[in-house]
Amino acid sequence: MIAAIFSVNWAIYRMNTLEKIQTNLSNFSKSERKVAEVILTSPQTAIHASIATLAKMADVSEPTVNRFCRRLDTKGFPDFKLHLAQSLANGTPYVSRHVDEDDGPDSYTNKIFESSMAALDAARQSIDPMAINRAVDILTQAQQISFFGLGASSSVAHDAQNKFFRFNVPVVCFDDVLMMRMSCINATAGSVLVLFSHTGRTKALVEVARLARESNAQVISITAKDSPLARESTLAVTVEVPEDTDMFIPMASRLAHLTVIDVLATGFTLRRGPRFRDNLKRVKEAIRESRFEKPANL
Amino acid sequence: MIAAIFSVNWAIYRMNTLEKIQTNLSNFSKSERKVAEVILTSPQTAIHASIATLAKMADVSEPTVNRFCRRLDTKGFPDFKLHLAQSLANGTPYVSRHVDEDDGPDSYTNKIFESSMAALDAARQSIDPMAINRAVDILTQAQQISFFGLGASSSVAHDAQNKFFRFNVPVVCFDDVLMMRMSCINATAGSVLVLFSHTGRTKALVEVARLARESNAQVISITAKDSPLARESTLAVTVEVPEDTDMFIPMASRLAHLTVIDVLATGFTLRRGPRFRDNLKRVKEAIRESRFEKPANL
DNA sequence: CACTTTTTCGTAAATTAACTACATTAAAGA
DNA sequence: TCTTTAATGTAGTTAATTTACGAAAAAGTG
Repeated sequence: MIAAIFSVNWAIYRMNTLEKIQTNLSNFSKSERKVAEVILTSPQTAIHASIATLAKMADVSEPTVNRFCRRLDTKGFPDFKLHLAQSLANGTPYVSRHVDEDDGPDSYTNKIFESSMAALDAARQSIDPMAINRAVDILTQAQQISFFGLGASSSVAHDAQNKFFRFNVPVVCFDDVLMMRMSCINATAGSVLVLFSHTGRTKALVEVARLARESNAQVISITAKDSPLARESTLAVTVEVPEDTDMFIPMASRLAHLTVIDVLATGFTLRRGPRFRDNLKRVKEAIRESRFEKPANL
Repeated sequence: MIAAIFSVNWAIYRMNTLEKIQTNLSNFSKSERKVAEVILTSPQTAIHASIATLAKMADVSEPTVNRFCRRLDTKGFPDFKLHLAQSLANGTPYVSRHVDEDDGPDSYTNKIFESSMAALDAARQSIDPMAINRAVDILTQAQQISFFGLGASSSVAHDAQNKFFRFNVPVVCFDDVLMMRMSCINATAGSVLVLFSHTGRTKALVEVARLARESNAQVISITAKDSPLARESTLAVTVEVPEDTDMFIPMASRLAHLTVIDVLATGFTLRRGPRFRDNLKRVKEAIRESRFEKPANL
């Protein structure tokens, strides 16, 4: 049995022309189906061909090709090619994005990269920029920022620490529940905690959020919408990621959370103004001597 | 002064038609520049217009438009429209993906997500699937896997550890040079080290790679092409990421490296066969009781 | 089963768009 | 100022797409 071991439901966010052809295959007439099959087998050829060449390839007449295009809600053949070209540009030559048992390295590499990109696209659309803005507000006013994450999210927290450390802000990062709890007890009104959790259902982390709020600290969570963690936070930046349901390891959510960190960091530097960014330059220069010089001609 | 504070150099990995027009603006003749400006201001209109309409909009003759298309290495006007359509499809309605001083939360959120997606796309195209395949070969035969990363790459190494730990393989992870060096001394022929470095020029890490090889360990590096680290490794999985040159923090490279981890992990599970994936299921079930139950209707 | 109706499909003509060749104009250099 | 070269437009040619119509096939109907 060949099982799809991880899948991303692409249909959720984009009804690509190529897919449209695939799904409507049964609704087409006999001749139109011939056209559809020629296009599906070599879409790259199709977009560069004239209506005459395509008709000959499908062994139908030119008007049939034209009617086929119109049936797909396009103005005509040139317009159809435009739509098709856009589908292809998105790097989805496959209709299905499942990784299968018998996929080769080339195939699964592409599929995973494409799934990741798709997940980021979905995440982007689900994020509320106003939440980002409020989060930046809170972060800029923080006296100390703590980043917390457990399991797969611990690396996300580490990354956030690394980033904000360069901003010359007091930062800490914990991936250990006991340390988190201790840290919460000592938190003050000027403390800001940023908690990362894909599900927002990790009991220990929700408890940490509650503890922190009892110490009057601000709690920002980067997590799922309507989750217990989101409810327990001062501000929830909710991210919807189409996580691969069959795979047993979270993949796409980390990427989305890391990108949210980048967005927050960007908002942070913008808020602080140009003078502040000189700091970053100095930090970067400080690491330079630990590196091998890059050849000048590159 | 409104400065672009971080930019992604798109030109490196994709000469997007829209950018090509933008950058070559000065090389065009007077009339051609008129055409360029019309296209840049409303590319969406341009792809649906005929050569006659476009000529009228730019207030030039039709052959001028045609010559303009040819100058951009296309076969003619229809071919040009195809290329332009593909540029637009990649989610780049803007010509520039720079974050500006005066960008609002909505704007910079979108720009950063799009840059990240673009970076993943570039990375995907630059990766050699055969290198991935060899890396999977080496990893599946490892007696022990060590993940090393310094600075911004340390969170990448942590993530890799988290992922491979679930595979029930002996894994360690260090983000500290001294520990890395000690670990290298004790390495054996069955040891596999995976080193992450965006630049591949961090002196300490290159030295670690050399030490490990002296102990007959296998060294896989996820890094830049033709870098000192790549040369010092048994196998280099090279990833080209268009890193933002003006920003002082690496952003896109982590995402690309994390995705490479996902790809390697996928290859690993595929190689191990379906029976092996039961392990993953059990690991996942083991964490379940630490979570709040999700409502059934969701 | 014959006949009607509807759908499908192709031929040929018409229209539209794109391209080429050439002439004219503008710009640059001598 | 004249010559040369590059740039642009006009008009004509060619190619491509679309429309109109009619034949054939399929699906109903008495």
